[in-house]
Amino acid sequence: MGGKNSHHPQYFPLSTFHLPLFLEASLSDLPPVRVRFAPSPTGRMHLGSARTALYCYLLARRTAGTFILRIEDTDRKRYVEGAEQELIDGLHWLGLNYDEGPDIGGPSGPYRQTERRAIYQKWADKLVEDGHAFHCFCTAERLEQVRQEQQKNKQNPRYDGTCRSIPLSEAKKRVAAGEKHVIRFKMPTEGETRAVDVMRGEITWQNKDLDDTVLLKSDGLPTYHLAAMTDDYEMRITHVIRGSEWLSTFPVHVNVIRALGWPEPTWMHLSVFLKPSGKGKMSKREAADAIKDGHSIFVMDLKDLGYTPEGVLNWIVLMGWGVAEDDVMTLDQMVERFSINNLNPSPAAINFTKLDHFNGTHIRLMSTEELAGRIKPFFERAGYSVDEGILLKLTPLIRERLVTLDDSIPFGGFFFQPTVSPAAADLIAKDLTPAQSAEVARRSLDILSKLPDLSHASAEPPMRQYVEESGLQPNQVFGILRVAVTGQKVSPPLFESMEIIGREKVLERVQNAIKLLESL
RNA sequence: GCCCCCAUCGUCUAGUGGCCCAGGACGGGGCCCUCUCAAGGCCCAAACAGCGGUUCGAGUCCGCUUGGGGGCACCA
Repeated sequence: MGGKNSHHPQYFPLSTFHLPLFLEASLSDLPPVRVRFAPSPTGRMHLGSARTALYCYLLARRTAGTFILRIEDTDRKRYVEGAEQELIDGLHWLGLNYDEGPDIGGPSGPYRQTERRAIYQKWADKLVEDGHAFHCFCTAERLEQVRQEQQKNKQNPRYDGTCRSIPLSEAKKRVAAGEKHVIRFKMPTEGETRAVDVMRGEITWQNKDLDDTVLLKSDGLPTYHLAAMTDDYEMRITHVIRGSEWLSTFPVHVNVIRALGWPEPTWMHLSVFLKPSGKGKMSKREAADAIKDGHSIFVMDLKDLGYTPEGVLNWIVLMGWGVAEDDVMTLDQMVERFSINNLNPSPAAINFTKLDHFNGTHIRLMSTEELAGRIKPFFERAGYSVDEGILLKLTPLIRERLVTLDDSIPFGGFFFQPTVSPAAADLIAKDLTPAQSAEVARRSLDILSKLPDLSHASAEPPMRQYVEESGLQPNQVFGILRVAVTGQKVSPPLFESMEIIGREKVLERVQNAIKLLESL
């Protein structure tokens, strides 16, 4: 079954669904696909990329196919140092392990486009020889001028065709003479182009609306339109999953492929993610606001914030893909259920509240050992030296209180502190005076100190009895003790916490609280 | 401006002509549980953008309108 490289634990949510046997059988009916996630290293890995990669992964595993990572680094101006590594780290963190890629190699490499330039040059030349493309010697300055002119005249900005009619023999001479040039695709000027996107059906363009797109730049590197098509052909990609920003250049791509006589892959263009308001896509400003809010659209930020791969994956998989019920899923369960027929083409607004929900849900689904291992680094990052024994004991106590792994600090940090320093005001129970609160603390100390051991089981009954006899509210008595022992007003359950902290420290902390209250 | 895409509760979505006075999830409201905070259980409010067709029958098919989105580079 899918997810053969998955790091994810095998667990099933409470709402687990049972996969019918006939569905299992149908897995083998789907021919194995070859899909690629092809990001460009021009910035940080965000949610949109992560979802595209996820769907690629799901389709590959679902069909026992191949998932490839390819780096589209042909834009040297926008290249960002470290971006490729962040992409790789992000995929590994999410558990979307690929079968072929720049760092692990594979039979159809290299997997970085800058290492494949000869291949593109070869196919660009073929396009020119066959009359499907031409050398263009226009300067960027002239083109810019033409564009402005066209806009002024309310015309559509497009290439004006100047070099289209230069005879090939003359063009070759100018190229040989070292004249700077690009290679443009010779788009048909009449008729229409039709192509099929599995999510939307057939789309039709009038060829007269299409432009003579640049395929090979003057630096000898290809544009996306040539590079991606060539690599998809050379790497025998069967299904192209990409963002809907490619829809507008879709006709260029199919025309290039058809001119070269290559087989056409199955296409699907994923909708964009909109900002939480649903008005427009995420901008730099919204990204900054999200971070202020404890959220982020960047994958590796989410990791640092304490989100889990399970939570993030579950969240983004449902933005653009719907399941009838049981929407809590592990990666392996997504593989079992995934189908490209259920993809939704409409844009989806990002909803961080839902991420919080899925993250908390997956945290609650983890075994104690698993969760302890996940929160340990967060305690260490916060400066605590972590005692494994205590860690294992506190984990079940804080599990259902966590939204992010980082929430472990406020809920469990005090377990690793030698002392606590409660605020005096917090030690005073609701409707009680400092003196009365001190009395409650003294009586509690008296009860607790008489116990041979201090455990949840031994401490709760006598304390409950005291509450009963005193006529006080449970939360008045337990509240004072909670603040005395944990140093905070909100904590995991009191008696379980005291058991972990230990008799000696508990008594000491209650004594300190009494002193503090008496000094008021 | 031009081209293309999209349109079910606030949000993510199920729905492939009768099973839908539209189902699930998040969020919201209420109740229960309760030593705080949570978690959990039960319940409630909340949508087929509008208008025309097609059909015995339309959320589901077609057209228009409106709204939203993407793109119009020697960027991906």
